[in-house]
Order: sequence, then structure tokens, then C-alpha cells
Amino acid sequence: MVTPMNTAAARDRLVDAAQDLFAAQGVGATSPRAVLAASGVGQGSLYHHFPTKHDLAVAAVGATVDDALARAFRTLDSGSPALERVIAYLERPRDALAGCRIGRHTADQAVMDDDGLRDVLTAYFVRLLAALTTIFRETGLPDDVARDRAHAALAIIQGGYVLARATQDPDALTAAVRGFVGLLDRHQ
Amino acid sequence: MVTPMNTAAARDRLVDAAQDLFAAQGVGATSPRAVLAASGVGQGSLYHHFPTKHDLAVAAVGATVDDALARAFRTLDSGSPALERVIAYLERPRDALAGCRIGRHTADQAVMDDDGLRDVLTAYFVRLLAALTTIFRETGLPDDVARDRAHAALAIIQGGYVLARATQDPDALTAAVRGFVGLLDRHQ
DNA sequence: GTCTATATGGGGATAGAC
DNA sequence: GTCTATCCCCATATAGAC
Repeated sequence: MVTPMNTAAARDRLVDAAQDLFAAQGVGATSPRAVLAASGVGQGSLYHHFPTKHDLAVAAVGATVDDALARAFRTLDSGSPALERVIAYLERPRDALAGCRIGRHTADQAVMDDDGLRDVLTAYFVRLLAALTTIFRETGLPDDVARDRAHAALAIIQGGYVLARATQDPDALTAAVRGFVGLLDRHQ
Repeated sequence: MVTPMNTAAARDRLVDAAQDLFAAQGVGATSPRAVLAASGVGQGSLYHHFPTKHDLAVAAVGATVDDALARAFRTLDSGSPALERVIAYLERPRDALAGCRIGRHTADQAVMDDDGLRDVLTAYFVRLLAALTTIFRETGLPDDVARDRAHAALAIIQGGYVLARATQDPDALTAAVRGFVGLLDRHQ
């Protein structure tokens, strides 16, 4: 029982450490050495569990995407009226100055040049866009308008993160959300 | 006359090459060696004109910001009615899959950890936000609402870039813009 | 499965000749 | 001002013992 437990622990600690470092610095800017230091695991263990950095990145970014989707759908699939669910999602508290743990990877060449990693990003945004489009359709909008509005809603979040980091002001994200929700609200 | 011309040419070619590479790959992911190769200039020249990578980055990102601001204000300061100027700015053609040449740096630790470089980014977005806030105020909105709406408008662009890259679909940006402009239009 | 030792290549920069 | 040669360090592994 001891060996399997330690085995799992080492792998999990590597993935946990990698998730945090990749979210904070990006994949390209994070070395396997840094992950080793943060996890407290030895070099041999890393390359046993993850033969290449790519493998570690797919595991870590994949786990972050799974976490984020689970949390998003807890809000998007709640029993509230459609528009309220979108607004609740937009207004969820976020660590604006840290940037989006997933969206930031779109600026990371190490991620975008890696087919497997890029697919993980794509899947995340496609899933969210589909869910938001469905919700906007429930408010009575035609398909194409619902789809555009879903894109706008997600763009507000991702762009809000960019503005917050660029201006070093966390309220830039909440301001963008307020500006968009203000338009949505009066609108219906 | 020959020497000064060549001097200027070498420096300019370095900055031009650096602007393109930084826009395409980020500052952290671009080596001085890569800039040398792209510019066709020799190693000694680079370190003569720019003692450190930081100096080159400030010059190159600064030039990109200056270019972008000049182009933005050509649209934002045109003689058209206020709302039309905002919409024209939002709908300007953009290379969505390439990402924003400036906004993408918010995800680059090499930029964000460098005070001088970060200030260049901050200045760009602060200037645009101020201009957009002023324009929305001209449409008759109260100050705080105008400010929020300005944040939303810029977030749409920046977030649209992120969505386009994540989904590998340039129309994700135009969809976000359509979704936002649709709300703006009906609203006033 | 985990460890220590080692290897190759590139990043960022310096030295000194021309 | 520009060139070539050189330097040190770290990123990303690989090798083989325990």
C-alpha cells in the first residue's frame, strides 16, 4: 500500500506544481527544474512520470481546464433564468491581476505550436461558447445573434483580464463586466 | 554622410525585426540571436546600439505602441459622430489569429517583470481608455457609465483576439464585435 | 520508482580586433 | 560602429546505479 500511495503522490504533486507555475508564468517560461523545485520531487521521478515537458504540460493544462469547466457549469447550469445565469458567470469573482489561467496560454508560443496543447485550449473555449450560445438562445434570440452575444460575453472576461494586467488595476475587469452587463440588462 | 546613414539603418533594422518577432512570439520567447538573424545585422552592432535585451525591447515595443496609437486616433478623432467613431474603431480590420501586438505582452512574464516595459503597456491602454471614455461621454452618458463602457469596448477587442487564437477562428473576433455593437446600436 | 551524474544546445552577454 | 571569438549559465533531457 505504501508504494502505490507514494507513487500517486509524486505524480499528483508534479501536476499540482505545474498547474500553478504554468498559470503564473506560462508554459514556455517554466522549466522542468522549476516544477521539480516547487513540487519537492526528484528529477528522476519527473522523467519517469512525464517523459517530456509536453506530457507534463498536457496533464497540467488539461487538469486546469477540467477544473475551470466544472466550476463554470456549476454557474451556467444552475436553475436560475437564462440571463441571470450569464450575468452570474460574468460577475463571478476572479483574480484579475493574475490573468486567466487558460486564456493566457493563447499568447504562449510553446503552447500554440504544440498541437496537443492547443487542442486543450480550443476545447475549453468551444465548450463555453456553445453553452453561452444555448443560454442566449433561451432568452429568445435568433441563433446567429445568440452566438455573437456569447462571443462578446466571453471576450469581455478575457479582455477584462488583459486590461487589468496592462493597467495593473483589478477593477478594469469588473468595469468591463459592468459596462457589458449594463447593456445586456437594459436590453431585456 | 555614408556612416550616419548606415548607422541609422542598422539600428532601424534591428528595431523593425524586433517589433515583428516580439509581436509574433513575445519578448521572452525571442532571443537577441533571432533578432540578429532576422535583421541581417551583426552581433557587435546589436550590443553597440542596445547594451541589453531590455533596451531593445523598450525601443521595439515603444515603437509598436506609438504606431498603434497613431492609427487608433486616426479613427477615434475623425469628424464623425461619437458613437460612429467607436464602432468604426471596433470594426477596423485586424489580424485576429496573430493576436494583439501589444495586448499579448500582458501574458509575457519577461515584459510584466520589467518596470520600464510594463509602463509602456500601461500607457497604451490608459490612453485608449481615456479616449474611449471621453467619446462615450459625448454620447450623453454619465462619467462612470462612460468609463465602464469604454472598458467593455476595449475588452471586446482584446478578448476577441484571445478567442480567435484559442479557437483558431478569425471570425471569433468579428463575432464578439458584432455581439457588442449590436447591443450598443439598439441602445442609442 | 527514484536518485545522482552527465550531455547538448541555446540564451544573453563580453572582449578585443578592425 | 561593426565583426568574430568566446564565456557562463540554464533548459531539456539521457544514462545507469539503487
